Amino acid sequence: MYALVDCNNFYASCERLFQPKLANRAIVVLSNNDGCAIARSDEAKALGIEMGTPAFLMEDIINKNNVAVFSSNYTLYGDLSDRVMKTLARLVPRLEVYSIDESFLDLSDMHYTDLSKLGVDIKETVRRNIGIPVSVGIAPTKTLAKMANRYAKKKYKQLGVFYAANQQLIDEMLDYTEVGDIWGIGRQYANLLQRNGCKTAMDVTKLPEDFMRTKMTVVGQRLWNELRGVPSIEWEFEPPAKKNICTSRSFGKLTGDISILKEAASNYTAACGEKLRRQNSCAKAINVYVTTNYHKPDLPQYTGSISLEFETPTNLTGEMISYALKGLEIIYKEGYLFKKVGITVLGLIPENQIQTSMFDVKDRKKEKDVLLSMDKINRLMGKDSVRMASQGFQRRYKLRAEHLSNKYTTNINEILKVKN
DNA sequence: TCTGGGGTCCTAGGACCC
DNA sequence: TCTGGGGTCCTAGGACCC
Repeated sequence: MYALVDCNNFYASCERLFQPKLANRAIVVLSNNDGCAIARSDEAKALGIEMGTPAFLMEDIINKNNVAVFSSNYTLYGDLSDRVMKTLARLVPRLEVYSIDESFLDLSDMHYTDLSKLGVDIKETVRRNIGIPVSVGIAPTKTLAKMANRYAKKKYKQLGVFYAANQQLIDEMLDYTEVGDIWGIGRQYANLLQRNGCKTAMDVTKLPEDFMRTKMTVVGQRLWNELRGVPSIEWEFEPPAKKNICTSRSFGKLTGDISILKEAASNYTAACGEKLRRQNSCAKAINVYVTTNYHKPDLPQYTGSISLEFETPTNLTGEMISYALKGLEIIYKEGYLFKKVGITVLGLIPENQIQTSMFDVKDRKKEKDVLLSMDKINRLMGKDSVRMASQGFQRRYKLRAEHLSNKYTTNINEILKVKN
């Protein structure tokens, strides 16, 4: 049996945790650059604010309804996520952290007479220990557990738990869930299924297996099995090492200045380097990507991208930056205003497996030691306390974040004060 | 003024090998 | 109508997730 524990409106709940006066107020959390809504409290959802709504389209609703607005504060959300996951880990033998706000719990060895009671225990423990509200769905497969979680939120809001204990309850849930709301069904597949007469998840279970296999590949076949109660998605108790790592941001302001693009590219490359070293990987290649603002069709549009292979797989920031800047110079074109630069490092392999080129003259060990010290300092003293020269100091491409809350749990200077 | 960022998996098709 | 057969590796593109 699987449980899916999902934090309710996670980012909004994190903000509310440190500002209890927001208890019944509508809260919206914005994406990077304060661009669009990525989390909403129930009250904000009730006002009709949709996921992904651009900030400038919400201004009226926000002002009229006294909505509390936040820039995203990933340091805070990441730390609270860790605390929630650690709490869950103490309650069950094994769990799979699926995303920043969700975990699958393995209940196969739990000896509860009624698993819904366990669900309530989980929910109350997290609420009590961390203060974040969660919902729990329990069912015989991952896909059904996801569905049960959603069903709990829709139909058993107060309890916040749904245990699909028998086929009758599973059927009830399958009948209720529309195809587009099934985990693994996006817009394209939802259209396909609707065109073929499926309205609900129940309808999908009645399609021929062969249809799922041929029209939706093995992904569809797995899904079909999962909906019919046959577990077909593996556990991933240990997070696998990443195969690609990407750092990209949109600019607060469009720019055609290559020196600003270079500064941004250097910084994003440095961020990729740090992530590589943290998982003890080296990259075989690096991709640089630039794009103009496609939301402005009246401006000339251009997207450029290039991949360069390293002489030797690397995670050394300086070396990576030199390739990134070389790539940027190749794809850069004058006469355009750029919105975004992205760096992806590809073909990641374990650090201890690299074969150095016979022409390699670098003292990799020494450089790496320096970088590891830099990483440590940056973690302790705050991001980018120490950096490479090409990263610049001005941050001319700075993002916008006008509604940022404190890093209450990770920075002693930003801790909550009870009284001044 | 203003529309996020970071990932994964699967398949088809081409290059290349013996 | 026929063009060998069987295999691997890589990449691009499309689908999905939070």
